[in-house]
Amino acid sequence: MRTYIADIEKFEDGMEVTVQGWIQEMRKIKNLMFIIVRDNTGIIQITVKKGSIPNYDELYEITRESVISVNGLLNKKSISRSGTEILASNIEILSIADTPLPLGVIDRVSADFDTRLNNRFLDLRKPEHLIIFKFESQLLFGIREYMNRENFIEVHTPKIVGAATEGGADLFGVEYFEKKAYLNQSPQLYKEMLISSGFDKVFEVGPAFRAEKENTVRHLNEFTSIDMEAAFIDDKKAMEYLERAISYAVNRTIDIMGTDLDRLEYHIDRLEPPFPRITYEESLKYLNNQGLKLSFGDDFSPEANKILAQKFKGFYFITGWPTDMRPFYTHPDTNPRLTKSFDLQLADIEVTSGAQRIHNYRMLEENFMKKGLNKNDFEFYEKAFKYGMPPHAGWGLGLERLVMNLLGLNNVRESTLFPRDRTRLSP
RNA sequence: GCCCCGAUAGUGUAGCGGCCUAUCAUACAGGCCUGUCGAGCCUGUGACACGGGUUCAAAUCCCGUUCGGGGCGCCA
Repeated sequence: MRTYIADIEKFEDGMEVTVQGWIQEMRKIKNLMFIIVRDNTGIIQITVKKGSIPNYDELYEITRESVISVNGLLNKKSISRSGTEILASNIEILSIADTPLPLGVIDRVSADFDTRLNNRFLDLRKPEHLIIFKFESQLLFGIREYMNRENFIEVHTPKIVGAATEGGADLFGVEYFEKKAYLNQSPQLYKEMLISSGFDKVFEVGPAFRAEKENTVRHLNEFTSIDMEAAFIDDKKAMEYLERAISYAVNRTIDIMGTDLDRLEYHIDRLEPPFPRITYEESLKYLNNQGLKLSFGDDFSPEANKILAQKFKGFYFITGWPTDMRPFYTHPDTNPRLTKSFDLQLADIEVTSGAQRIHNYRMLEENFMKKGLNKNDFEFYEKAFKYGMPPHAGWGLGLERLVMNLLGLNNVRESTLFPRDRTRLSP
């Protein structure tokens, strides 16, 4: 039976174990060799003496990153660095790696990010990269757990849609038999329709596509969006759900894998809601006091966001964005120039955008006009507002951006397995 | 879309008109070695993105192409 390398510490000296994994490293001294085997949980030294296994000579010639299955006795009094080794009695070669590797897994030379992405399967063998996705998995599990406890229904809405909706963002066109279709930029309209359906609280985790020709370290053309929408709540309540979901998920993940994260130099702090809040207009005033020249209606440049990040550290909300800066479905505040909207920032990056939504049919129609949208494109959506739509609010959270910033990564592609950006379509 | 920058062995780099038959590291191949742990030592293989031009001479200068990086705009 296979044992994961991390579990070996629980075993007693002299026990028989089987580990399976990749040959990370070999040190060969003619009649003796040391093989460092790696699996998804760790590494261990395998000690092989000539004569101790039948296929010694064959194994002596094997290449790094080949896959083997090792059976042997545990020696916990080894002089190896970890103090533990397996004295192999049988080693089965399962797969032989070609040489040279297009990218060294443990080589003492760096590789360009482009080279790493071109050979992502090898790049992800590095524990410091693998753990980003273990982290993401745990984080998402925590968010799901929180949402479930709050009685949200997880849903799946179409990613192929018929109309280029929402205005603003460019969409990717696709051929859909004899019709023109698009890859959806967000589940926004569908979430809202489900609110009309009486689902009450919905959330979705899925891909979102944006055909924007960006070339930055924080944009992708395909990313994972965690979207939520709930009936009979306002923007304030939506913010509460958000900060609680994130705090719960982060704290839970630290409990589960905090020591692993620390060991690989990812340092992350526990969170305590509520997160600080600042209004758009207050931010504007603050930024102008810091020497910027921003007027009402201006978006915050990366420079502005960095200044705000210094003030707040960690997470903070910017609330009350101007109407002109928000999509047509955003609910206005009592001051019609402002909306009941918010962004959640982590360091200098926006990770969530949310708001209370318009639920009044007439108001929605007016907004199509104001934003220069063709209401015919939205008929399927608008209909859901005509026959009983409760007030509602929600948000969309960018998973890769969240992970990127929590772990202090410098590029959103680092927290994306196979990123799709302006030029990259493979692997 | 705009603006900068870059491309040299598998990987990462040095070189920036003649000293380049191109540096170093790492990887790879071969050899020596019974306890290594960034093992060590010896030997070897391996590269100037592509196409034009300038020049007596181009990895080096100029133009174009392709590919890539970063910033801005915009956004999650």
